[in-house]
Amino acid sequence: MFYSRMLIPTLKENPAEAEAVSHRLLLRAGMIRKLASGIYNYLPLGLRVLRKVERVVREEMNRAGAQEVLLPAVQPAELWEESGRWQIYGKELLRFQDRHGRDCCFGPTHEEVITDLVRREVHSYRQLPLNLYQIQMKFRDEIRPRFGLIRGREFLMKDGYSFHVDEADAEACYQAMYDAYNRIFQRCGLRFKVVEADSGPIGGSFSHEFMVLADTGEDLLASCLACDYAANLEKAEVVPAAANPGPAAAAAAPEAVATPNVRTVEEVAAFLNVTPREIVKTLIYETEKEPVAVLIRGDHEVNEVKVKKLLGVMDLTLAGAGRVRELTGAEVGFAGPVGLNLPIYADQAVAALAAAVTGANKTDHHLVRVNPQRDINITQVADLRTVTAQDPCPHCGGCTKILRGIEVGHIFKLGIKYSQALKATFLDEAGQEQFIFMGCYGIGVSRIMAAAIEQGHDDQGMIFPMALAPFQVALIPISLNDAATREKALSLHAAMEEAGLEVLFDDRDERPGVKFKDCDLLGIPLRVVVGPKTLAAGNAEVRQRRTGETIMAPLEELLPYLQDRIRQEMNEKAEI
RNA sequence: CGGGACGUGGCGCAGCCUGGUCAGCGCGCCUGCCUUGGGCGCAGGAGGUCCCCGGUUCAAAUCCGGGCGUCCCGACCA
Repeated sequence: MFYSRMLIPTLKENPAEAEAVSHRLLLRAGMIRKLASGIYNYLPLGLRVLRKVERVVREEMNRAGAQEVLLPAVQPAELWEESGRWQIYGKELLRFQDRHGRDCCFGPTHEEVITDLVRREVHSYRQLPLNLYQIQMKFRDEIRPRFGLIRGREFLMKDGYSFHVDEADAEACYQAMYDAYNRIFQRCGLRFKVVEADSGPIGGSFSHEFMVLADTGEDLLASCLACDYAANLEKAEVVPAAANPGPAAAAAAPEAVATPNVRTVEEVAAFLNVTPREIVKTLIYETEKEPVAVLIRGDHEVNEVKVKKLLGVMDLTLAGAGRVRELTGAEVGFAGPVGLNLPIYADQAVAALAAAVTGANKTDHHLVRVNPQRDINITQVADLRTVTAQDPCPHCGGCTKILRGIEVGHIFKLGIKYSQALKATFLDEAGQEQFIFMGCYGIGVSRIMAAAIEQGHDDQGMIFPMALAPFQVALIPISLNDAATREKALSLHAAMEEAGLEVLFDDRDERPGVKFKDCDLLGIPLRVVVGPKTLAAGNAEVRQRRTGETIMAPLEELLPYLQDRIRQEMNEKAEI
């Protein structure tokens, strides 16, 4: 491929709008351009990378026995009403009407469509199992699109759905997808971690996320240093402290003390000369059902995902100052659980306290010596806080650390949630009608492209693994005006293409420095430079983008050498 | 939707506070010469409704009001 004929509008300077490395470099390398917030054009070079990711995904999905389909991007509202999600999906679902005034949406995911397809076509256990996937643009009207391709509104996703006669078969498929995903991310050269995850609004019983480790990641995960336990922080369980003091023996009754204008945990701790772990935060939440109070120790953070799950609610928002006053009789900062007439959910660490400080439900006052078990009318004690790096691993008790990651894959066991809603059934061997068991498996294809750059770059530009690079080899002639060099370079280029190498021939009338800079920026793994001097000696220079290692290869050995390197690097895995 | 920042040739920015030769700089682009191993040099040139609408004023990129858009920090997710 001739560089001069491709649209590769590289930028010398960083675009002001890009913060994240991958976003910056994708723009600078001329791979993407923004059309609107969270919506991007893929230029030729960017599309090549995207196609490489797709290719890996396709090969592994097919190998695992899945079949590719292509479902519509635009979906009728009826299906979503049938599953109940037209109501609950919220503003993220892009809704519109066609010319007849029929409600439609742009698909953010395809459970309804695929289930509808399968319920029409599958009627017998003999037709199961079935594993179908597609690679397609999704649209989710994200609250805040961010970091270029990492959180776009329109993005390329591989979504797969499997259908089974029973749970055991669904589980086997889940495992097969788990394995396929591991292979996919390995082949993409990513350093990643598989974590236990919350299944979220897509629903289902349990799930795993595949996280690419990166400091810029939006997700936090807890990872055990000793065993292979890892979980999304939203999900990571807290093991209750071993010793539970229970009701303290004959401690004195709670007492109100004046704490004028002392609201935050830090202020209370300083004012009363206690540590944050002796303080109980009382958080008043509104839900779509009733308001509730959640009790968390002063040095801990609530985990709203856990609270939502416990309460079985979709909406959970901290009550505003006015509501807090209404419900507790005090200003924000002085709410307390003693005598509070709301359902009270206490974190297990709160229940274990013997004498705590809480708000007094009276402005400018707190209670001391509160014994939660004795003094608070607790509705339920549960694990409601977010783990910290100090918490032990729930599996082996080992030490944990908190890491950042970019979610690139998510697999769910759906059970019969959708088959039930959409009445997707089959007849079993006994002629009995049964709901189909389902699984669902997603991969953020465009996100992988960005994640690979987050992990693979230096101050000169991108560093792609061979499997994802837009080209395998860059061929740079030094003095194209020199007829002999020109001729030799052209024939070398032709020979490389003939040999099946993906080569980008920089035939531009530019100085060498410009070509080197662009070549580094684009992240092409191998660079071959030929000039009058090297050619006269019968050599070409080969440089590896990743290591900078440079060798001189005799021209007659060049092709086999390159082919060998490419073969080798295609199979390399990132070190985790 | 809360909090912060921003909007000036294709890109990065200055000018705005203190209205008036301020429409300017660097990069990129075009032409010519020169140069050819890390974004070279010289000369000439093209290109802008200063985000939009309204107001104040003799006069607005600059001050005021209202929109729109973008980015960053928090609640959503591949």
